[in-house]
Amino acid sequence: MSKQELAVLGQDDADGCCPGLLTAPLDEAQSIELAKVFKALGDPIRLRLLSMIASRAGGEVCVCDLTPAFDLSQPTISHHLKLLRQAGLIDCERRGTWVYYWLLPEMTDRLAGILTRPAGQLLPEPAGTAGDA
Amino acid sequence: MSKQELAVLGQDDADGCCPGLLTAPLDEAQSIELAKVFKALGDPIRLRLLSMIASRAGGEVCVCDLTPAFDLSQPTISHHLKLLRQAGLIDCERRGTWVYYWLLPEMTDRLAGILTRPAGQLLPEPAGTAGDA
DNA sequence: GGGTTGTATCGATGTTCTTCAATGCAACAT
DNA sequence: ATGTTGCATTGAAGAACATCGATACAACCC
Repeated sequence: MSKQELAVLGQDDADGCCPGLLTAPLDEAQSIELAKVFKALGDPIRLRLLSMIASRAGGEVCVCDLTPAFDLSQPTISHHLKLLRQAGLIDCERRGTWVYYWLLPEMTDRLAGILTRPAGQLLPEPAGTAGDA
Repeated sequence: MSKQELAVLGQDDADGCCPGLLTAPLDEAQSIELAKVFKALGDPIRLRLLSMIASRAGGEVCVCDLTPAFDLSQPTISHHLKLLRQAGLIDCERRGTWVYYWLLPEMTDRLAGILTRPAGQLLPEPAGTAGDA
């Protein structure tokens, strides 16, 4: 119950590090892999689970602390945790009776990099758009 | 700001700027708003559309350049563009016969910030996890 | 005006997702 | 061994989504 199939986005570094979403058109295979991760983040319950796990001081959270924080059944929480794990965002380990989850910061770092545009690449913003006013 | 209904995530700055996903548990309302944006990114077609728009030199793309790049019907592409626009990721304007889309970097910047953990906050990584090996 | 082209909207359809109750499995307690 | 507790898996029901063809609307051309 540990290392998942998170081969996701592994080839980015081979290209020279972080081709990014904003600098060049994504090819089809990359977009499929990346969409899986964003889809995992595209649910309010999973976002709250992830933030509860990531912001935990000790770096890990017992499922027994997560489940009662929601108005959902235990199998539903377990299902959402599984999706986050399959996306490579978290991992878990059983220790005795309890199972502990923790963040895999590699993935969130990679997403942050993908969403960050290179300095100096400011868009011309054709029409009356979002400057800052 | 612009002309959309992107009240999304607007209250973050009021709290002091970017509480982040990784530093404190997200409250329910924030998670719902944020999930809408990530859900918009959770589809390969929309990711490719966004990257084609964002990486365009002039800063904007004509729909007539986007549609033929996919093996999908024109209404389907139009639908995906609408979802990206409703998420606050892009905006558009009609100029004569054609419609042009461009990136709203405020939203991608905000997502990048949300996924970036404060420097120095390194997790203990309790067990033998997915380092690389 | 009438015809043509570019894009958005509408309805319908098949697929995927969220959720639950029921059940299974692992570890502990007695 | 037997019962109990914590968590995962299974199977099913309803909601949400992606996609299409048909159609509507906007702007241009003649």
